[in-house]
Amino acid sequence: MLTNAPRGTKDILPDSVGDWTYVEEKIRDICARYGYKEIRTPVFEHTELFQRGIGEGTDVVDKEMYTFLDKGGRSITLRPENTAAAVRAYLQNKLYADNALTKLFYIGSMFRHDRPQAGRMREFHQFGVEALGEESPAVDAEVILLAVNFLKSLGLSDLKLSLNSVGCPKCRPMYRKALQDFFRDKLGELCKDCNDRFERNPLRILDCKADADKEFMKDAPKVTDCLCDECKAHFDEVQRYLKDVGVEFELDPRLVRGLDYYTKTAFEIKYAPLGAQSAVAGGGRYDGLIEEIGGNPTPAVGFAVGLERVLLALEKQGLLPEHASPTEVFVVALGEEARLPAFQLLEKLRDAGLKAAMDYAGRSMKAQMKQANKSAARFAIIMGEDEIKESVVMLKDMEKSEQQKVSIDDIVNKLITEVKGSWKHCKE
RNA sequence: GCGGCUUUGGUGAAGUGGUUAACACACUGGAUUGUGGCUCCAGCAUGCAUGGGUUCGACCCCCAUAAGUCGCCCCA
Repeated sequence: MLTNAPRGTKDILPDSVGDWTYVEEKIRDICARYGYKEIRTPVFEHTELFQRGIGEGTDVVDKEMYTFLDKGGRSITLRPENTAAAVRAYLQNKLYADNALTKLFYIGSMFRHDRPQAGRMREFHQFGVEALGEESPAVDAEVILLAVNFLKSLGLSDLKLSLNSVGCPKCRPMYRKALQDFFRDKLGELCKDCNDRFERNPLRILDCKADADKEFMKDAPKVTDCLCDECKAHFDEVQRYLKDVGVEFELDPRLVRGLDYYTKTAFEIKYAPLGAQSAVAGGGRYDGLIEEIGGNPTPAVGFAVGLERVLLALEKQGLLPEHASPTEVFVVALGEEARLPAFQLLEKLRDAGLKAAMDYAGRSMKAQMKQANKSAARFAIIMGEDEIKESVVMLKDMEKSEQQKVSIDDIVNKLITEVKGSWKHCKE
């Protein structure tokens, strides 16, 4: 028990940290190009922020939050997502004062108490983007492009971008009502889940696995037919922007976002081979959120990407780069007298910028040579009594199996030129 | 939160109701006293997720718990 990480959490071990930093580099690179600046918000916030921001009645708020009372009796929640927190920080720090449009991105841990599965952790990592203060559909398009191009920059293919509009506070209630009117006399034919959804979120009935194939489904009213003029115009514009830059997408009138704050544009990027957890990125516009949290009415768009899902996809497609950082020099010390001088030399090599290693266990020469071999070091430096007496060192080229005596005063410089030379050689 | 499947050493794994739990890789040591990669030899699970139970006896049977995984739900 003591030696087990809590359920749904995972250590990112040295061998895979490189995968994460690789992805993070891609994130920072593309965000810089699109003009998004990093923000880091606390891992926990006041519970109420999420209750108000995400919405009571959502699964995330009602059953998935890690909530506890702190010692001052305040209700605190580990963030289940970062949009509400980013908006809170935006308001608290008056970021709107600098620019009409504030563009932020974040990378970090999120927490949801769900049943774990591959691609669904209790602590998971998201990269997300928020563009606050602009209502133009061009920003919707920009944000979507950023998501798409991020995934493309990693080399991922077979991704599907789905697009929808979920309307605004003016037209969504009308659509809800239209759906309820449509389904009211069909409740008997719908599954149990859909009967629950009828009141809570009738939009979800549309993509119910059990009922989706029912004959009457195709006669159900579509969101896009019920949008108000403003939402419709906005949605058309978003599509135009995307088409203009040649992004492929699919309209999915059944795409619904689970969080209350979404308005107008909703989108999702899926990678089907991930199975039940195929949604790699999701987002949309949330024009009502900022006011909900206590700011002036401010339009905004954003998305979040699930990083462990991205990593799973990269692994499936064999797109993870090699990131070995091999030892360049291995120091072999023979006998008690050689240990201190060898350690000194090791330090000089490292100080000179070389990746140097040695054995500390005082093992046999053979064992040390084996280690040198395993470390993949191109060079071994051998120091024994004889060498120390002469103030020299044996420099062995492990690839060529050649060795030569080098004065201890020259060894660092010689190695630097050798190692640089072999680098150059590798590149050519 | 619901249902299915899985769980043997550092890793991949074979295996049987009954004395010493295959095999491979990895690891450690050795094969002339100061030289690696190949080869050979040796060592390496008092234990088969955990806790109970059935049995003369269980890693193999039963129950519970945990973790993983697939699907549902939800979402990234």
